[in-house]
Amino acid sequence: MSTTADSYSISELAQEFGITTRTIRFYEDKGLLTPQRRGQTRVYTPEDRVRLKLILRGKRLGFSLDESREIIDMYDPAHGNVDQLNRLLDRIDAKRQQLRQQQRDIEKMLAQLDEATARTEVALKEHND
Amino acid sequence: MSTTADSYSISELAQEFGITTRTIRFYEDKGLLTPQRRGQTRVYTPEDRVRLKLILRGKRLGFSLDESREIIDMYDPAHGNVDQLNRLLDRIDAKRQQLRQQQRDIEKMLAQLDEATARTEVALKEHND
DNA sequence: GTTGACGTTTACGTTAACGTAAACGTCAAT
DNA sequence: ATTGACGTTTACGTTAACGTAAACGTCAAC
Repeated sequence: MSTTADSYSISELAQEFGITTRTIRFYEDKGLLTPQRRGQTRVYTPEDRVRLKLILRGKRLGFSLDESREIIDMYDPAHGNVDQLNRLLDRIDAKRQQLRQQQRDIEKMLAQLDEATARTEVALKEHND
Repeated sequence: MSTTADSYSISELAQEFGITTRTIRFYEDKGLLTPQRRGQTRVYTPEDRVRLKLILRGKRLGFSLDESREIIDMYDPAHGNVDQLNRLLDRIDAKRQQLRQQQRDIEKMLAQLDEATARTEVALKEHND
């Protein structure tokens, strides 16, 4: 008895991730998802679900759908000649650099927020006079 | 002899940050920057430059201009009554949560990229047969 | 005196990522 | 047999964040 469902409806996914079915269909339109069909109805596999998860993760990081697609494609079976594989390695590295930059940006912003909190708390204390 | 300029032209800032003057004027239109004028020409102070820096940092993290504005406003002199200050603390905390989520997302993506690199290198080795 | 580099305003155009609505099919429940 | 929950397609609308172009002013340089 496994706890992993092996298929999902569009509304199940929509609810789980807090998005609309319109959004999911839109992602399909853009080629980010390719669910199967039971008749006319879309049926999503666990792999589809993972891809959706990756897309939304990208979104939270401010990635465009094209960027998310690129990242997802990086993960799947490496296809192509030596030249293409090397270019892939370069693109992966570029993304790594970008993510590291984001890490630095977050650190600075968090520090900034700490200062903001401190200032605000001071202002609050001054209200007690 | 200080190395800190005390004013910048619009094209200086544009070049330094790799954006267009159109973008800078757009930010002003949206109320994110309020440079002074020498006649009709915009003159930017170091503070303006910092604000611009913060905006672009936000951009790299996928923040909208409104979100960046909010963050910037969090930093400046706390104005308002106790109620407003408390709501400010809440908003600061919410941003902190969001940034922490982004940190987690980045960690996972970096791990994913490491896997991708490994897979690709394997595929490259297999080309040497 | 005109060319070039820089600045300005005004305004229409563009792209991404959906929202929203219409019009319809399907199937279980009342 | 109709209501309701779910699914579908098609298509027009919307917002953010600029790009692009036109039309103009200013000032130093040739």
